[in-house]
Amino acid sequence: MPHKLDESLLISLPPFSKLERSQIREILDQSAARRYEADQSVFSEGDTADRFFMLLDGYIRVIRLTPEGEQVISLHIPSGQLFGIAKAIGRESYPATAMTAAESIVLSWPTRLWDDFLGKYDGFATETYKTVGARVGEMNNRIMEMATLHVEQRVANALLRLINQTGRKIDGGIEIDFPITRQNISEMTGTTLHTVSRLLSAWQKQGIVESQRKRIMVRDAHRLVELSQAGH
Amino acid sequence: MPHKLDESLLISLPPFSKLERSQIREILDQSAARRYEADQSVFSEGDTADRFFMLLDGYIRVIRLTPEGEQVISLHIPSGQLFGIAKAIGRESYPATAMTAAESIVLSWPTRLWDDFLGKYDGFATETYKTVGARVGEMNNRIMEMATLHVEQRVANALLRLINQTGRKIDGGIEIDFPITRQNISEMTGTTLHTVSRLLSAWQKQGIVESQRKRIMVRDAHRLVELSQAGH
DNA sequence: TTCGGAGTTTGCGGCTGCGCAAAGTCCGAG
DNA sequence: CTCGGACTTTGCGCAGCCGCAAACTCCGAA
Repeated sequence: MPHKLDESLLISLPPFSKLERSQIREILDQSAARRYEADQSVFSEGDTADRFFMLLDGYIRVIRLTPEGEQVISLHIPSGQLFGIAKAIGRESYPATAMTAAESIVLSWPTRLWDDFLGKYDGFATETYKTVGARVGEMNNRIMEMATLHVEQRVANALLRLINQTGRKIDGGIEIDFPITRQNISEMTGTTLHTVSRLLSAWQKQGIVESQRKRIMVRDAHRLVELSQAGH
Repeated sequence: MPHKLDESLLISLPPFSKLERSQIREILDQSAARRYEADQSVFSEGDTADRFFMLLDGYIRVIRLTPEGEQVISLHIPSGQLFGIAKAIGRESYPATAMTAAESIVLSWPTRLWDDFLGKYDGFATETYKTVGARVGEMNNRIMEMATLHVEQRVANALLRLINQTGRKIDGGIEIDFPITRQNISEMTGTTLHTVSRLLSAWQKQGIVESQRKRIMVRDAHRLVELSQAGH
């Protein structure tokens, strides 16, 4: 259900803080904001890349499906960031599916506006490509992790990444502030939900994490960092 | 040892075939071509990203080092392609090291020329970003592979990718046309050289591949495709 | 020709992490 | 309140793959 954008959402979005307010408004006049429930698809792998997206609130999971139907989670995107910018890097279709990981508000606009922006707002193109650069870096790290680290270290790393990017401080720890299952974590780390469950249980006994269903909080991030290191 | 570029090398490079000859020359006038032996570094991870590169002949391996000194091979780049274009996606330094995998000829030019090109030659920017798009796609596939496939399947996939991108037809098969060790393959697939050796030995007995030191040829690509699939 | 280093092969033992299975817990719908 | 589905936990056994180790082969340098 598309609705008019609450302008207050736009104040000081991290990557766009340097753009003049009026420039943002001009983009907005030609775009649409939409609210999504959790676990809904924003666009799907293979769809024609005809829009750009910006996440105003919530969280996005970028997922891919293997031929056998297994899910792999490529990336978590926190609010304030661009996504679905495949067209900017010469792709005709989206290479992955974007699902909401929580209730989210998404701004989107047709890619044909891209050309207009390019000329007018230098900062816009720059920020877009910086986003690409950051994602490429993340993917590179992911590959290195998967190639060299053991499951326990990968899961520890995944948790650390989650609390760094999307963590919310609570008393006595940091909590991942959207619903996340063991299954989800296994899809981020290339293991099984059983193994993740075993690890979390063990960590809970040691007081490193604490978790209920779909909620995880990290009590001792420092210990988790140690576990994430390749201490053989 | 920098030397003058042999112009004949530039005829119909795949990604640039649409650029006018004269435009290419204009770029070349401000750039340098250089010859590298095999296993030399073109730039290193962390270096300031102040040049763009194009591989005119040979092969480039993009590698990263873990804190423990283990190598991971991110990518193989065949001739005709751009690389080291970090600056185009907003990175200040190269996120990985580029090594030659064979004797190679590399053209490079300062990134400051980028801005000039942007305005003048639309095709240039487009091709650059398409390269980025293609690489992102490859990395994504890599992540999916590592997350879901077993070692045998990953090694099979790696070989298939190598013969697709850099294969040379010979009688009775396809050969990878640059020197590659078991160690190298293990660094591409996140396993050990021992396991790779065992797999290649087994495949050799079945007539699927044939290999000497630093040389691998695939006799039965079709069987290899079957092995690369998630059967089981 | 000899030597040494780099690359490869193979064996063996062990452990990590998966597959399978079953039971337990939470939570929302009716 | 009750039911059923989604999520989680835990046990057990196995095997894929690694670690370690030793021997072998190739090739270039002296």
